[in-house]
Amino acid sequence: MNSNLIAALRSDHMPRLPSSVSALDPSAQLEKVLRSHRRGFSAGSILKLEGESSVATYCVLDGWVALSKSTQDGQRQIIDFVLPGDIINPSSANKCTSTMQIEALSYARIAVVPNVTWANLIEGGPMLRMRESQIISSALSRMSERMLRLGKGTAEMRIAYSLIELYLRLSAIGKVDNDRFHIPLTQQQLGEFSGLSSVHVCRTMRRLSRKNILTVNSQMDITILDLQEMAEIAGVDVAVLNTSIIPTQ
Amino acid sequence: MNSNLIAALRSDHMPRLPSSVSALDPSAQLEKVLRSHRRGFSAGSILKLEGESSVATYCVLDGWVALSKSTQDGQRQIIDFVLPGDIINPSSANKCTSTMQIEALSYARIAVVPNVTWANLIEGGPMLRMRESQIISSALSRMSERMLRLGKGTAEMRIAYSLIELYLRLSAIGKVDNDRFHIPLTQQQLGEFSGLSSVHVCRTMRRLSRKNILTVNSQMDITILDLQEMAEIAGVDVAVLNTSIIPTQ
DNA sequence: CGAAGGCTTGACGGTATTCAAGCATAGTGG
DNA sequence: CCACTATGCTTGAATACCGTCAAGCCTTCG
Repeated sequence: MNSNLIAALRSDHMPRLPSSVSALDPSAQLEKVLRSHRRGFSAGSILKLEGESSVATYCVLDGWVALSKSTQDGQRQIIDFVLPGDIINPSSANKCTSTMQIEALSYARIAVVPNVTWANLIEGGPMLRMRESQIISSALSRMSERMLRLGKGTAEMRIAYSLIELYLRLSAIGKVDNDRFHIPLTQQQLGEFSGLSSVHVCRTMRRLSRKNILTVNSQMDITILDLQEMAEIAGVDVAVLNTSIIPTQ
Repeated sequence: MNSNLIAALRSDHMPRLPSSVSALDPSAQLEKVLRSHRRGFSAGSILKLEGESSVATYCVLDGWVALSKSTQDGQRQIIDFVLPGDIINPSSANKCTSTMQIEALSYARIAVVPNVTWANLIEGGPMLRMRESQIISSALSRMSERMLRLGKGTAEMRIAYSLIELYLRLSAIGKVDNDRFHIPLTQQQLGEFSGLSSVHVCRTMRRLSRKNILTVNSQMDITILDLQEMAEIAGVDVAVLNTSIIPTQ
């Protein structure tokens, strides 16, 4: 609406609006909706519990969000990460309860848009509908890739794949610098993502770093030293993976 | 109208279009499109290879279809089954290649609708759009439940969950009779679905049947003898699971 | 009747989990 | 400034679970 609006959407951590969000719809209406529903969540805060009723669409503007499910005995599986520019609607087939827990892993700015409002927005913009469908498709592709490795992959394969996936997603939003990036996860959480115990995550990553394939420091700043070899271990073609899990901009 | 739509998507034999129905009626249009694109596929035929270009939406009218991905060394993971009434669009984020292999597991009748045609159909009917979104949501819910168990579950849990999922899905389309149903899968394929080797599927199912929780014959006709205990092992509440993975009708 | 495909079971081995202890770091309050 | 705690990483040892290999059996089908 005014330049303040644009500025408001731009976070201090992001030099620019996540390109995928701005590509959603050129109209100012989206920005208005996002801005008016924008909220900040501190790291670790839980936006929604598994099974809780949910009638909103979440647009992540900045920060990391995790979608997860837990077994009765407290084991947790992270189903997907939601990164800046992503849109998720956690509702199940019945369209009113969330099938997953939603948790901010870092400080996150999120537009929590009521489904009714969102539906109106979609109604008005075919671009936005296309964009949403693209985002859903890429989430499905990512989940499929991970399911393949959860079912059939070794620990090395799962870790290598997980890191490449995050590398590509972070690259797409300008958060990778010289093959170096940060993930706001503990080894425990990386294990919940890749289906491994935290102990085995540690062993596996140490093995990879001893082989000079990557480096990690205690802040979980990761540098990929040998992408070729990582891709080999993960069993992916990086270029192909990129087109299938990253929405075209 | 909605129930007509479902009937159209699910019926074994396409209902005749009454001549009195207006050609502008969206459900009538749907029927017309489905009928004109309907094709039959024999068991084992592969409709689409992983990575092949794909510009169609698949509406399964009858029979079983599997979506799968494979590793370079030939290990396969079945990502999801597509059953009568389901709609899938296998395209990845780039909207033109399929991320998965599509295979008929039994003789199947499928309407292969070009995306353009499908988009027009959707444009004209908000009910159909809602329906499609519901079907996508339930597929996501199912995949999430399975990911949780692929990552954190034991073999018993995976098998019990898989069978309950199929039991509920088949129930919803009237293919379960007295807790008895048929799945057109080998143990190998059930293993590809649940992330187990065929040998371990065999052991696990035998263990379950020795415990009098279920019976299986050589035709993969399964009877659930103790749903309570199955649900316990699978770690699910059957009623809750049903609402989250089965589209409301 | 032979071949092919699928199920079943045993034996063995490998991979990942669990348990446990030690270490490092950051934050807190005396 | 220094305990003191909490949290997370690291490593070893023991164990459990599941995969692989292999053989035997059954059914189906040409």
